[in-house]
Amino acid sequence: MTDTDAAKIIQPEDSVEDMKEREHVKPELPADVRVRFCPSPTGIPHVGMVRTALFNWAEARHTGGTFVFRIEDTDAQRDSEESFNQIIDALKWLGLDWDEGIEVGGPHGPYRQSERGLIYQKVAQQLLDAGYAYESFSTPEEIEARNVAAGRPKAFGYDGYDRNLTEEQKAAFRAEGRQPALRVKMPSEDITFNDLIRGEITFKAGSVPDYVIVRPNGDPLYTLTNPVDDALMDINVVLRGEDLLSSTPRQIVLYRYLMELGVAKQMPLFGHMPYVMGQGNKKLSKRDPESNLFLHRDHGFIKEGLLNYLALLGWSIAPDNDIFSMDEMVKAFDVRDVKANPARFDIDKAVSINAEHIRMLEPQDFLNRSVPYLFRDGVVSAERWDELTDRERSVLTAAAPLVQPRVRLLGEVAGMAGSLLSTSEYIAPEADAKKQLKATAGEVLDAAIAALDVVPEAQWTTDNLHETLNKALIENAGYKPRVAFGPVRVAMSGRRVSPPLFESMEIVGKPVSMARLRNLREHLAEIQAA
RNA sequence: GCCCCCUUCGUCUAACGGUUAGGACACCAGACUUUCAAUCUGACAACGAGAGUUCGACUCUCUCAGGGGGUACCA
Repeated sequence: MTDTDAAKIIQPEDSVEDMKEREHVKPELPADVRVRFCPSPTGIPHVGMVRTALFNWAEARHTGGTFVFRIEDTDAQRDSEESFNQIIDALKWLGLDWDEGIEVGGPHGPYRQSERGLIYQKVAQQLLDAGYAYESFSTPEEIEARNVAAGRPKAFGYDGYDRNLTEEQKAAFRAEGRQPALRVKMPSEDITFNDLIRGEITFKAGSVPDYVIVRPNGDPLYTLTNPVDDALMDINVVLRGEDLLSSTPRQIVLYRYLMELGVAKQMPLFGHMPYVMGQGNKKLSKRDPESNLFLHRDHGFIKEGLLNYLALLGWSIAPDNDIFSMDEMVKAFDVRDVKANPARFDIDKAVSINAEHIRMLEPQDFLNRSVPYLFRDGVVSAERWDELTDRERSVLTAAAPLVQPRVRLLGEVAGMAGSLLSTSEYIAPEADAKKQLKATAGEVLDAAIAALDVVPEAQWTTDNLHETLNKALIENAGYKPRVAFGPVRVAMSGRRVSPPLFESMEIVGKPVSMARLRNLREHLAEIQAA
């Protein structure tokens, strides 16, 4: 055998080695992926939260796994029923359906943490009995005071003071009327895990203090409820925001204890998704309007567009394509391809992508979805297509191809189609439309009116109107198209930007068109003077 | 202070050691056009810095710098 022969034979082996090398960097996914989305119902759903839900959902759908939806409402101070309902509304609007959890139920319910108090109580007791957790009587003030006294930084964290309290000491504290919080013992060893997005991460021994899992009043904390529920719900892949990265070592330790106790079957895989940033280098905060999901919906984002854009924050489907459907995303998505660095939420790009998706809508679908916005803006009589008048439906059907490519958000449809739907005989020009009314506007309108007046209603069509006005204004009167059609457009729409002119005139019809032209002519002097 | 993460055009990203570092948004210019869009063409624009490994580094290693997060009886 020659060397070249050997090389040929070895080649496939090599690529397998390469594959193994790569898989070694990022962990292998379990066969039956179980992911979850577990928001706290505090405030209006924000885009970062939706991105988290989306990636979890996509991972479940891609692998054929299970998407669990649970609510973490253990903080009675901040949680609200309103927010709870909004989150459900958000997921449903976006079509991020779940297999198990809120509303749909499942074998591991209930799926609201506020209804799982007994479970946490029991696990906490087991942890205490096994010596994995201990009673801690120190108040935050006392801990800080001790740190300051010992010359440690204020933010040093808990010092382990109560770790080995004797029964007598505990009794003494109780005699003072104090109730203990429960803290988990952190081992003094490095904690390493293999993040699905970031690769291997190690937290140094001693860098994570013993932490509270149950308040003195008995309330369980996120630090307990989240891992316990993940364990009980057999979650094997935890995909969450980067903000929880530093709590992972605590969770891993608790998980080890839960496995010892038989509460958890396995250690889940973790993947920490990058932050969604706002302006500057700030994390997009809940107060930032750009983070407000419903605001985007109000502006007329369609779910396809918003989801597509959000998916682009940390992930890409192909080197040369940004536009894709959720079906395509599900086919291609692998959380291990998600980038680790924070992404800026760029509303311009989001809007642009939304525009692409709007253009891809079937015209009737586009109309159906636009109607609620048109109703909101007072342009049509009902908020559902079926409830519109015949005239509204026929005008909109004719207008759809003119309007659809011209809007980027559904909220813009009213402005674009309003003058077509309206039967009013005069539309006052908007400020930036007045610039179209030059000194010649009067003559132009006179010429247009004269030429159009003789066009029979039966011949009031786009082609005829184009030909008529072209002949009258351009060929005969010698105006430049811009000068000629500007005033006519303003008369018809009141705007500088509008759907195509002749089509608009046909849709509106001769009587209204003529009235608008004549009325603008009448008001022209005062408008120009103003 | 300590711990952890991140670093390619202004922004989002592509690149499994060898490319003129690709695409998208934005911006600019042009074509088309009755306006505006859409569409098409083109232009502008990036590997944080320094060492190392290598014939060869955006890619691997280390150091530094910068940015971000955590250090709660919030999640």
